[in-house]
Amino acid sequence: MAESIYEMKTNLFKALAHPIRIRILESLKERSQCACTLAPELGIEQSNFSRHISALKTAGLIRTWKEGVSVYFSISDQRIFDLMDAANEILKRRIQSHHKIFV
Amino acid sequence: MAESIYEMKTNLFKALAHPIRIRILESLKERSQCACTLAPELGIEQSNFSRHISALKTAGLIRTWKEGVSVYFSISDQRIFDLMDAANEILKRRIQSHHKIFV
DNA sequence: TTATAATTATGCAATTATGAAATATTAATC
DNA sequence: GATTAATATTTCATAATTGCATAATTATAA
Repeated sequence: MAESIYEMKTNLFKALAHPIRIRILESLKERSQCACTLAPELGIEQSNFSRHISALKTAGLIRTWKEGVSVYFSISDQRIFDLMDAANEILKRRIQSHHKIFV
Repeated sequence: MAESIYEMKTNLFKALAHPIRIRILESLKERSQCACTLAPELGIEQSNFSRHISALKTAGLIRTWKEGVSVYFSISDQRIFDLMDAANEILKRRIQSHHKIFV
């Protein structure tokens, strides 16, 4: 334990540093979702999906609960999108200054 | 090339996902610095420092230039601290809710 | 100009971390 | 107990980090 603030930040950024995990978070931004709808949307292996979910959970970014056989996910702190928005803004400017189109 | 927006975000977060690199960025927040002052402050191998610098440069987060034998660094886009601040806020709340002290 | 000192970058090897696929296990419902 | 949904584990491949030695660059001394 006894994690430094630098290590905490590092772990937060590590949790965000994967395209699948970013897509999961963005997908959960609007509404909570079940693995049954979220996993197919991403088009990846189940085991792979499960690993990324557990990484996000470990990082404290999502909450999970069960409803029957299904597991649902939701964002645990909406402030993560302040961070995402800041990232978007940085990249948007960067792309604009290279005269590309921001999708 | 043809990097997706997800990959761009991933690369940005990867660049931030290391305690040394976070410390470098925070140290450069206030003022540009020379390797001669920044490296000793971190207490790591010179080659290791050089590699983290080059990672930050590749990620477009810092600019470097030479003055004599010394290399200087500065933040290339101050908006990176909007992102850092968002991370700080998230962690601060998290720590507070665990009744710990935020240093 | 050449030598040398100071500073930063790079090549290489060892170690550790991360990611993906396949398989096994757990939990809930029928 | 059988079925279905999700998670955990194992294995393998690849990427990231680090230290040491060395190369490259620039400034200054001789």
